[in-house]
Amino acid sequence: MESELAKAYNPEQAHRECLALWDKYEIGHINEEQLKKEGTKNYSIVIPPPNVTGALHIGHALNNTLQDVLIRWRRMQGYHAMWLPGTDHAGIATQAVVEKRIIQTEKKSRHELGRENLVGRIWQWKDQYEKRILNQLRQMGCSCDWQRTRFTLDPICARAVRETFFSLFQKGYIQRGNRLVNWDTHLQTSVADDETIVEETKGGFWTFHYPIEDSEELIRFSTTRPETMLGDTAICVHPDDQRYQHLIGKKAIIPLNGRAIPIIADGKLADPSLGTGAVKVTPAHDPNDYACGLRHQLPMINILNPNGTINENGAPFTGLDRYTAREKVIQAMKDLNCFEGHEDRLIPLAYSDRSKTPIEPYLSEQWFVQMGDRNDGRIGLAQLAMDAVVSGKIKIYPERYAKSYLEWLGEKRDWCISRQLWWGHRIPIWYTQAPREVMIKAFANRSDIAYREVESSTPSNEPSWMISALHDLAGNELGPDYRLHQDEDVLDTWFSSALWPLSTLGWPERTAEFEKFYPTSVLVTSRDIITLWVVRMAIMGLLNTGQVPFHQVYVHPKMLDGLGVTMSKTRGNGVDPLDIIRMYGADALRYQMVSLAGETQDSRLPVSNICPHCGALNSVKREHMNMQTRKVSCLQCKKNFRPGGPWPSEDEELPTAIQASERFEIGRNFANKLWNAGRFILMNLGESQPVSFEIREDLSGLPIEDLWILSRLASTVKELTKQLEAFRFSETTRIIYEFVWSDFCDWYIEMSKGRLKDEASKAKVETILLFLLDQIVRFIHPIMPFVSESMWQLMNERFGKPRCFVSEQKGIENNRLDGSSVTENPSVALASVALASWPELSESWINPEIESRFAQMQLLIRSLREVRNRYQIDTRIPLQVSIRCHADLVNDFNLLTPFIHLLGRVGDLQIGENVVKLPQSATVITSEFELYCSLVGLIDPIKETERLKKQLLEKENSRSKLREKLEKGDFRSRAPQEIIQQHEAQLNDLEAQILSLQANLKDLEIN
RNA sequence: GGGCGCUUAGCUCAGUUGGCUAGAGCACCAGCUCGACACGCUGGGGGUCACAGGUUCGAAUCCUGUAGCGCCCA
Repeated sequence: MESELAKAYNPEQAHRECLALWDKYEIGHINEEQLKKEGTKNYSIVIPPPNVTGALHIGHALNNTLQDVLIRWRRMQGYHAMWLPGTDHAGIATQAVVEKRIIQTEKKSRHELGRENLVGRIWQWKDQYEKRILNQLRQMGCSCDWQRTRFTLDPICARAVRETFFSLFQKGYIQRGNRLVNWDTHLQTSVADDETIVEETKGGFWTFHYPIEDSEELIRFSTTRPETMLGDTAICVHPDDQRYQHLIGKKAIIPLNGRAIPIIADGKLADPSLGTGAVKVTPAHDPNDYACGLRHQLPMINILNPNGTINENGAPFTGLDRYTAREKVIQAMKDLNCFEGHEDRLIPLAYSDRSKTPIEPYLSEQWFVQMGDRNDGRIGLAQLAMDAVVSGKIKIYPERYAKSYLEWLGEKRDWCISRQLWWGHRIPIWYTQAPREVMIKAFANRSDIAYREVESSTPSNEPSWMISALHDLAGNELGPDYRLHQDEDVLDTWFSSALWPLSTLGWPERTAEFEKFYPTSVLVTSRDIITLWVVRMAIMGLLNTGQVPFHQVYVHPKMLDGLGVTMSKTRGNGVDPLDIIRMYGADALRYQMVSLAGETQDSRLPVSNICPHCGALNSVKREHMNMQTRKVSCLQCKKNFRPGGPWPSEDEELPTAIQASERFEIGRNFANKLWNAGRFILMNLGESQPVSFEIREDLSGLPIEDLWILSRLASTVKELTKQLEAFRFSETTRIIYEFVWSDFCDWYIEMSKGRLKDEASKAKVETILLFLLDQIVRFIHPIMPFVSESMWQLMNERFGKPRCFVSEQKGIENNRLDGSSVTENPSVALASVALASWPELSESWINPEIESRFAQMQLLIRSLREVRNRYQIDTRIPLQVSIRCHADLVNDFNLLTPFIHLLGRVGDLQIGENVVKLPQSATVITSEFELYCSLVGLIDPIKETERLKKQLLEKENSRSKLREKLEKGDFRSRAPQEIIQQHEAQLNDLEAQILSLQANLKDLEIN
C-alpha cells in the first residue's frame, strides 16, 4: 500500500511540476534539427494575438484551450506541431487606455507629454501586459513555441509591414485621398466602422427654412444636426417632386452666413414622402450627403476642427464646441424667423467604441487600400480572398460562416488604413516638393523607393511627391534644398495583424520556419473577427506569397454570462482564467472550455463573486455589473464586500471579490476521478513490479469483460480522433467522460476488485488495467494535460522505462525528445506524455455484439440495485436471486457470475431458461430476462404491488403508443420493412412483459 | 430594414442523414464512512422539445408563419 499518493488530485502541485517538466523538455519548441528535417508531417497554428490592452479573460481561455488541444493532439500523432504565440499592439485601444491613465494620474494630455514620451509610456504598458498575458497562457498549459514569441510592433513584424506597404504602393493598391471618415473628436483620430457602436440616443428633430434667392418663396427642410447648416452646399429635392419643380436650379440662401447654395434634384438622397421632401446637403459631414456631393460636384465645406469645435468656415460660431454651436445656431435661426418647429426624437447615433464619445463624420486626408476590381489587369483584393474560400483553398468551420466572409468581401469597400495616432507602425511615406529631375536623379536606381506625384488643386512650380520606402529615409536624399518629411500618422492595427501568419514566420525572408510551416494549418478564432481579421489575412497572404495563410478556419462560440450577455471587462461580468485555475485547476478550466465549444450555440457561463470572507459563491446580478453596486452582503456569512469587476483601484473599506463559476466543478471532479482511478491501480499492484505489460492485438482467449472494455476503448479512441478532425470539441469531452467515468471506473474497475483478489487472475487484470490507464492518460492529455502528465510521471516512477504496449505495433513512438529518428523500440517509455504517441487501436477490437451482451449484465445489476434501494435493504445482506432468460443469456450470465455476486451483492443465484419465481419476491421484467429477488420477511405486498403497477402502466402506455403507430394510416404499406419488423418485435416483447407483470401482480394478491 | 443563429428538465447544454419509451452534468429527494475517489457511491423524481400550421406511415429533427433572445451588416 502506498501512502505517498495523495487522496485527492492536487492541481497546484501538478502545475508546478508539469510546467517545469515541459520547460525542461521544451515540448512546444521546434528545434533546429527538427526544422531542417525533411519529409515530416507538419502542423502549425499562429495564435490570434491578444491585445496588450489588458489581461486575458475567459473568452481567450476558450480560444487558446482549443488551439492547445489541437496542437497537443497533432504533436502526439507525430506531427511536427508548432504553435506560435504573441501579442498585438492594438493601436487605438492601447493608446486610449494609457492616455486616459496619464490624464487621470498626471493631468497631462498626450500633446503636453509629446509623441516620444507617450510612445515610451505605452511600451512600458506593453511590457507589463505582454508578460502577464504570456504567463496566463503558460498557466493554462498552452504548449506554445515560446522561443518564437512575436509582437506586432517588433522589428521582424515591422519588416513585413514595410515590405507589404511598399509593394501595395508600387502596384497601386494603396492610395491617398480626402475621404469622409468616422472621426473620434476625443482621441482625435479616424476610427473604422467596426470601431463604432450605434446606439439609440435622445436627440432632436428641427425644421427650418431657407429663403430663395430673388424670390419671396421659402424652402423648408428638417435636420437632426442644425449646426451642420454652416457647411451646407446645396438643398436637394426629388426630381419627380411636383412641389419643387420650379425651384430646381435656383438658389437658396443660408441666413446664418448669407451663402447662396443651389437647389438640386437627386433621387437617391431626397425622399418626397419624408417630411417636407427637401433636404439640406452637407457633403463634408454626412455619408449620404458626401455621396450626393460627389454625384453633383458640390463644394465640400469642413466646418469642424479635429477636436470637435467649429472652425473658421463656421463663422460666426468659430471656436464653439459643436454641441454649444448647435444651440446657438438654433437660436440664431429663431431670431432670423427661419425656425419652424422642433420635436424630441430617438435617433441612432454612432459612438466611438474606444472613447465612448459621439462620432462625427469628418472629411480628411487618409490612406486607403483599394479592395475593388481594377481595370489595369491586376486582380481586385477582395476578389482574391473570395476566390480562396469559393475554391475551397480555405475551409471555414462551421461552414455557414463562409457566407458572412463572402458577403462582407462582396461589398469590396476600400479599407482606410491610416490612423491619427502615435502608437503603431508609422506610415512609411515621405513628402516633399521638388522638381521631377531631382527626384529622378536621386531615386532612379533605387528599387527600394517608389514615388508618385500628389494631385494638387493649387498648381505650383514644383510638384509635390509621396515617396514610399522600404527603409527609413534620412531626409537628405534630395540634397540640402529639398527636405523630406514623414507622414505623421500610423497604420491601422489590422494592417500588421493581417500579416501575422507571414511576419511571425519571418517573411519576407524565406526562413526555414516559413518554408516548413507556411501555410499554417488552422486558424482558431471567434466569429466577430472574421470580417476584421480573417479576410485581411487571406488577402495579404495571397497577395504576398500566392498561397493562403491557413487551410482551415475554425470559428468557436462566444462566452456569455448567466444573463446571455457577452463577457467583457468593462461590464464586469468576465472572469480571469487565473482565478479559475486557482479555484479549480487548469484542467478543470480547460475541460469546461472544450465541453462548451459546440457547433451552434454560444455558451452561457453564470458568474459568481467569491466572498472574500467565507469563500461562498454569490451569483452576479445585473445590478452588480458596470461597477454599479459598491457593496454586496454575502448570502452565506452576511459580511459585506465589493463585487468583482474592473475597478480602477482597491477599495479602502471593503475587500473586493474575485469571480468564479461553479460550472468548473465538473472538470475538477473529473480530474480527481481520473487521479483516483490511477491511484487505485497503482496501489493495488502492491509489491509486484511488472517489467512490461503486453497486450496482443489478437484478443482471443480474453474473458467477456476484457473484450467489452477493450471494445469500448477502441471505439472511444476512434470516435475521439474522428471528432477532433472535425473540430467537434464538445463531443470529445462527452466521449471521454462517458468512457472514463462510466465504463472504466463504474464498471471495469469495480469488477476488477474481485479479480485482483484472486491470485490466478490478478496478473491478467493488472495488465489490462495498466494498459487502459496508459491509453486514457494519453487520449485525455490534449484536454487535461496536467493531471494526465502527473499520472504519466507516477507510472514512470513505478515502472521505470518499460511500458505497456500493443505488441504488434511497431515504431509508434516517433516524436522523440531529442527530435531524432523514429524509434523502432516501442517499449521505451517517454519522459512526458506530451511527447508520447496518440492511441491507435485495432478496428478488430470494436465488438458491438459483446457490448450489447454485456449491457444485459449491466441492466441486471441496475435492476438488483433498484430493488435493494426500493426496499432499503442493507448492502451487507446478500440477495437471493433467480433469473429466467433464454439460453444465450444464461451462458453469458454464467460467465459473469462473479460480477453479479460482487456488484449486485447477490448470495444464492439461479440462472436458467425455466427457473421459477421465488416466493415473496420482487420482480423486474425486461425484454431479455425476468428477475426475481427473494424478499422473505422483507416483502411489502403493497409496496411491491405499487412497483409492479407502475412498471405495468409504463409498459402499457408504450404498448398502446406502439399499437397506434402500427395500425394507423399507411404505416404498414409505406414504412420500410426494417422499421416495421423492429416495431413488431418490440410490441411482442412488451406483450410478453405485460403478461408476466400481470401474473406477478396476481400472485401478490393471492399471497 | 437585410443576413446568420438560438428557444429541449429548476440551471448549463447534447440530441450528425426524420425511426425503440428524448439524454448528460449540476441542483433536488432517499439511502450509503462496503480499503481509489464525499471533488465519492447507489437509486429516484423532474420535459405536451417556444407557439401555430404544414409535409410525412412517422417530426425535437424537414418546410412556412408568429413570438422572444443574441450577433453581424445597413
